Amino acid sequence: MTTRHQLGDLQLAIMRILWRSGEASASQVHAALFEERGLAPTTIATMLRKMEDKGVVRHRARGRQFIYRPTLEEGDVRQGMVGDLVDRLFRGSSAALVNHLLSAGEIDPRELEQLRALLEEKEAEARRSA
Amino acid sequence: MTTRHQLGDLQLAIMRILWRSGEASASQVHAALFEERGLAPTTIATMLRKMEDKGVVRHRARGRQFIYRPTLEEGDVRQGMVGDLVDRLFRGSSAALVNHLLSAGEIDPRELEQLRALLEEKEAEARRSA
DNA sequence: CGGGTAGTTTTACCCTGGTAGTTAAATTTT
DNA sequence: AAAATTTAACTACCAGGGTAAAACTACCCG
Repeated sequence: MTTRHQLGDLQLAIMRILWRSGEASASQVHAALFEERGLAPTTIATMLRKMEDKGVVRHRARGRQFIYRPTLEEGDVRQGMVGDLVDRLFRGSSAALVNHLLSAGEIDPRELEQLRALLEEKEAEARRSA
Repeated sequence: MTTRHQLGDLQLAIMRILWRSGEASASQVHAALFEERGLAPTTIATMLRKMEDKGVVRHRARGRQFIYRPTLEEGDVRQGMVGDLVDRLFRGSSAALVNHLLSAGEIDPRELEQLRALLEEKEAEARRSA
C-alpha cells in the first residue's frame, strides 16, 4: 500500500498539472495555474519545494531550472485520501460511505444506472473468485 | 446547505463522544478519550474552546463546569467533509467517487449485494419522481 | 479560616498548508 | 562590460490543528 499522502488544495492543483504533462518546471506550473489562481511564482516554487520535502514530487536540473516530476500516480493519491476519509468518518467501511452517498441523494440519478452496471459486474466477479 | 465544517481527527473524536452522549463536560470527554489517546485534560479543554470559537459546539455552565453540546449533526459533518473531498478529488461528481471505490476494489464483496439493493431502490425512486 | 482539588483560562509550541518578498546567482541583452 | 532578466534560495508570516504546562479561581472539607 502506497503511503497515504494527504495533499492540500494547491498541492493537488499542482499535481494535476504534473500528471497531465508528465513533468514541468516551476514556471510552467505557475503559468498553467495563473489563470485560475493568480498566485505569485514564488508561491508555486515554495510549494514545490515543500512537496519535494514531503516526497510527492522529485526534481532534476535542466540548465538552471528545475524540472519536477510527480512520484505518485493520481490513483494512489485518490486511494490514500479517500481511504483516510473512510477511516475517519466511516470507521473504515467504504460501503458505509457509498451508503451515505446514496442515502443522502448525492448521486446524480442519471448515473445510477451506470453504477448499478458496475456494481453488478463486481458482484459477478466476487462470485467467480469465491 | 449546512456550512461545510472541516474537522480534524481529535475534533472528530470529540464530536463522536458528544453525539453519543448528547452533551458532556470537558472531563467526561477526556475520560472517554483517555483510553485510546492518552491526552492531557487541558488538551481536551483547549480543543473544546477552539471548537466553540469555530461554532461546532456550544457550552453552558453547570456549577463551575462547562457542559458542551454539538451544534451539528453527524450527518451534516459527513456530508460536508465528503462533499469537500468529492469537490477536490472528483470534480464534484459523487458518482465518480463511487466508481473509484468499486473499481479499486475497496468495497467488501459481502456488502455489494446490500448496496445493489439500495441502489435499485434509489433508481426506482428516481424513476417515480421523473 | 486555609489548603487541597477540580476545572477553566492563559500562554506557548510545533507542524503543515498557503502565500509571498527579498536576495543571490546566473544568463541574456544592450 | 554593464544592465536587465530569469530562476532558485532564504526568510517570513498567517491560520488552524494538536498538544500541554502554568496560572488562576472557586469550592469543599477539616
